[in-house]
Amino acid sequence: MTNLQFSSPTSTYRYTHGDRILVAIDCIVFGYDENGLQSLLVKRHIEPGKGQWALMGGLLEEKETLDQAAKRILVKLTGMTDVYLEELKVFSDVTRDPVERTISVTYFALINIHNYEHQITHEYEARWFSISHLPDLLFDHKQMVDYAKAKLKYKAALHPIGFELLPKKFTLTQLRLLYDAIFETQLDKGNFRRMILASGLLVKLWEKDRSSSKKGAYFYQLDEARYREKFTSFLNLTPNSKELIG
Amino acid sequence: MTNLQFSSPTSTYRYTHGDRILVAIDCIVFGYDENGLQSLLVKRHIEPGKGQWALMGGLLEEKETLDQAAKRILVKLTGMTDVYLEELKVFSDVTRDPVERTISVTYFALINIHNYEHQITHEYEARWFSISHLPDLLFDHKQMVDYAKAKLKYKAALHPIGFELLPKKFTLTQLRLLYDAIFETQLDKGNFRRMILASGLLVKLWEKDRSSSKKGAYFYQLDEARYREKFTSFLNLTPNSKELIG
DNA sequence: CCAAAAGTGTTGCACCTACACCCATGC
DNA sequence: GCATGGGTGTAGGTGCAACACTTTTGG
Repeated sequence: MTNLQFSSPTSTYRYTHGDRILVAIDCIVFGYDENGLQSLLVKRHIEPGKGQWALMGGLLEEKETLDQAAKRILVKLTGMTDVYLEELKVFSDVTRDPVERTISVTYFALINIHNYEHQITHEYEARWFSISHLPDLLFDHKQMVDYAKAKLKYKAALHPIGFELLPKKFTLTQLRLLYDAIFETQLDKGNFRRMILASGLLVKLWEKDRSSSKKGAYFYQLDEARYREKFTSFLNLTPNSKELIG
Repeated sequence: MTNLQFSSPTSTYRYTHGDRILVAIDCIVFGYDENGLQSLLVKRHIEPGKGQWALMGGLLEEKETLDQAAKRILVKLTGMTDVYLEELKVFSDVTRDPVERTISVTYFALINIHNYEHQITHEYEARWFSISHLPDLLFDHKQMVDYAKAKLKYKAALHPIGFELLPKKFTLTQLRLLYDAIFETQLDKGNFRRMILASGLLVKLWEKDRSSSKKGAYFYQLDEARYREKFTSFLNLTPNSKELIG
């Protein structure tokens, strides 16, 4: 720790020590479609690691909070506002960034791929990758994704965040397949249905999706009021979930 | 954001931007004794806020990770190693520290008061306060404590972290009273007993505590192997816990 | 009429709650 | 022997897993 490097007569008050440590934000963006859970990655356009796939990130600026920075970064990449966003963990290995000491505050975001597929900025060469087949990633970004996957699993078991990954209207089968993807299980049709309806979170729309069956499946949507009300409750949205990391 | 302030010819590579933002660590230390849940606070010895009660904290240094920094800070305060320590959340309001832009990574720690009461360094004027009667705190430290309380409640409902607050040997009544304190409930004696024994986490010691009853209550201790094995499992350690924030 | 997906019914088991009841012992 | 906290028993209820069953409709 150096006391000299930053002691400057131009600023009235300063802590006499405090090393230059940069604060970065990296976002693990999850999406979901027919191909399962996906993660949005961008091609890094500066050295070192230029050309490698990486999480979308940036540096924290002087006049913003971390939440604001994470939002700013996501808007830049996807153009979307109003995304589920949650702080995950800080990665602070001393050598994680070879250029200079940088800690990274990770956020995870959940979005519905189809809502935004046309908006994703091409400037950054963003692409969706199946989370089970990720390419090599920059620095410690693989660790970050792994941590985020575990956290998603954990959180989705207890809180109704899965809906963030689906379109506004969805069938119960679509919802069940999403949970199957998150938990890597095969949930029972009937039991899942009863469980999720009993939660009171869904409103039945008297409109059917006939794209996947002849009989047609009713669409449902979130009851927003109930959703907010129940968000912090324990829901046990998955059976047999006794081995989740968190 | 300034590009000039830190661009220096002495370092080979640097990101061309990156504001001076300090990274602090603040620790919410929970303890437990006959008087309930307590939090360890210190008197701040520098301006601004000199003399106010505050969380134990410090700045992140160049050659350490955040986990290492949190441990370093705790050792300085309490002399103790081997403490349960977990990253909580980053507080990053732009004006949270009036001196200069500082984000604070909070950690929460669980310790058994009696194990350490003689070790706590007097240098910092550390004192235990009941979490229900905290004094005014520095900056946003009150928010940090509140957040930590909610997290403790949440986490303790699902994972066996409560033991970190008790001595090695404890009776089931002591353990139940601890959970009563954490959850602000009154758990049923018989049911709690069966639930916790069924978890397989405890080993009965054939030794009685006669300090609180004539019959005497057997001491138990954690089965360390089982504890590690089950730490990441869902345990539902509390009944009726449907309204926890996390 | 048949395949395929949506949606319903049912049964048994495991667990949990509430509360009553014994047990050991110091005074 | 009785008060006190430790510890056990149990009946009723709830919820859930498993899996069989019915419904709808396009081809």
